[in-house]
Amino acid sequence: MFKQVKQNKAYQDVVDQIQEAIMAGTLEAGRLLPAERELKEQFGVSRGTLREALRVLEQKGLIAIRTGVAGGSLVREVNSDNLSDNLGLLIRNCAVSLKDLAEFREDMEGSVAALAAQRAGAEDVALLKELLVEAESNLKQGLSGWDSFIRSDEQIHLALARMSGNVLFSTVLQSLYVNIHTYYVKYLPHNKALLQENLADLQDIVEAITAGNGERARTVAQSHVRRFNIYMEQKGAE
Amino acid sequence: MFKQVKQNKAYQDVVDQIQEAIMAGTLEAGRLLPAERELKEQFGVSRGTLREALRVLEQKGLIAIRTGVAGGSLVREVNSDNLSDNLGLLIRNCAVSLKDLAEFREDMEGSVAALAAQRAGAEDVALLKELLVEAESNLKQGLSGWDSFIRSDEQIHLALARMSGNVLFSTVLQSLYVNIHTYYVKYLPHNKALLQENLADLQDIVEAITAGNGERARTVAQSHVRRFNIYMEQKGAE
DNA sequence: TGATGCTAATGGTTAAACCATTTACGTAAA
DNA sequence: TTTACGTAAATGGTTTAACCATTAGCATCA
Repeated sequence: MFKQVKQNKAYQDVVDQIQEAIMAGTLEAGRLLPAERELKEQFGVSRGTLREALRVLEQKGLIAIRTGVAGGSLVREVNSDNLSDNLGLLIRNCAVSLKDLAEFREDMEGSVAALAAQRAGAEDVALLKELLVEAESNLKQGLSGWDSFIRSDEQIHLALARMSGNVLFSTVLQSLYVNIHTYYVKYLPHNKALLQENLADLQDIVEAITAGNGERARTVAQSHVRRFNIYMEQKGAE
Repeated sequence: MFKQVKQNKAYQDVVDQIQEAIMAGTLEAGRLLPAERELKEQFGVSRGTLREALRVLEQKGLIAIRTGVAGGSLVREVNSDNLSDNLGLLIRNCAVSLKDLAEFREDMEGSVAALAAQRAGAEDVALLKELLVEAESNLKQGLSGWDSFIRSDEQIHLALARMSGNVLFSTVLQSLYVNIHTYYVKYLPHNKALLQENLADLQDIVEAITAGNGERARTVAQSHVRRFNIYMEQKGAE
């Protein structure tokens, strides 16, 4: 019948107020909050308490704190760094298995490719072809270009994510990449045939996107990711 | 040629050390860290600095801080609450439109239903049927049961997410629900025919899952979500 | 005009004290 | 003996005041 009386901790109250102001748009990104000694007056708390609140907001990715004169708490553009960070913690803690990650990514990449095929404009296609040429030249360098090729591969995938036109897809996919990169480096066999096959996949995907064929793009992207995952599993099981 | 000398902030160093200990398994979940006054001695920092570090770790979801004698910093089981929290921030920040959210969800729900169809056991199917019965009885109460019905609907979807057997899918979907619920309440027409149609969809999905037909489950789930979204758009556009 | 160094604003850190909450234990009443 | 209550002590929460470290801008000087 009655609601539990909640003893608000002072720092939490400060966090909530600032967070709400940012969410409501009262504090836009790029805005510099007042200095700590000024803010603590406005909230009526001590500097220590205020700083605990700022640390929490910083950890949430809502503000960035800079030292020096003209420094202070800068309201940040919302981005996916935290999402990546948290996902990383989950993965490192085995709360998310590599298998789960792979399965999820297969799906994401398929959907992203399908959407990109529907929405890519002429300049998007041009960008993709440019990236393909770059990947190809990396491949020609043989195994010495392995690292550069993997990076090209990622760039193409991230470009597709942007072309999906849906910020949720691109953000989530970006977080996946940040965390999957270490696995690539660790478990993916350094073997030229694999890269060759990979490049062919990418070319197929870009072709489907150029043709505006969403379902084909999805299928190719999914099998592309699946093949990668199978290679990694084999290497991991050795 | 030389690497930038990084000035480590004291609190960050404390965060890193504790986080590493947790990741390495030196500090297992359930373990209680020493009291602040003891910890500050071990790290050689002031209590204020130590507390900033603990706040960060708390925000990361790695520890829970309890007051009182025998209180302290409890190392937590790793979970996905933070991921939901961050995704929620992203969505609420208007960086994600309702259209993007809907599109993303349509895909997620489809994949989840497909996976659930492949993996649901007998007891899972039983649970789903139980939830369906509950939804049906809520529907019979007419518009007064609108709210309960929506809750049943969500429970069924979340049950499906769990049955997907992939913690990434279930975490992400759960975050979506937390953030999409307000839209439901705000934009979804209060109209009995809609609920009836909705229930029929749910029955179709459960049927496909019982039959182990993943692709049918995906199709039905996607069109189910899409229809919901269309209704919301219409209401939102009024 | 350009380089150098000072100044002041701002975050980072410390110390010591007191408040608020919670558990455990001991004492008194049933 | 058992139960209830109250007190003590441990622990997080908060405050205050001071000093250190970093940095942008300004003033000074060659």
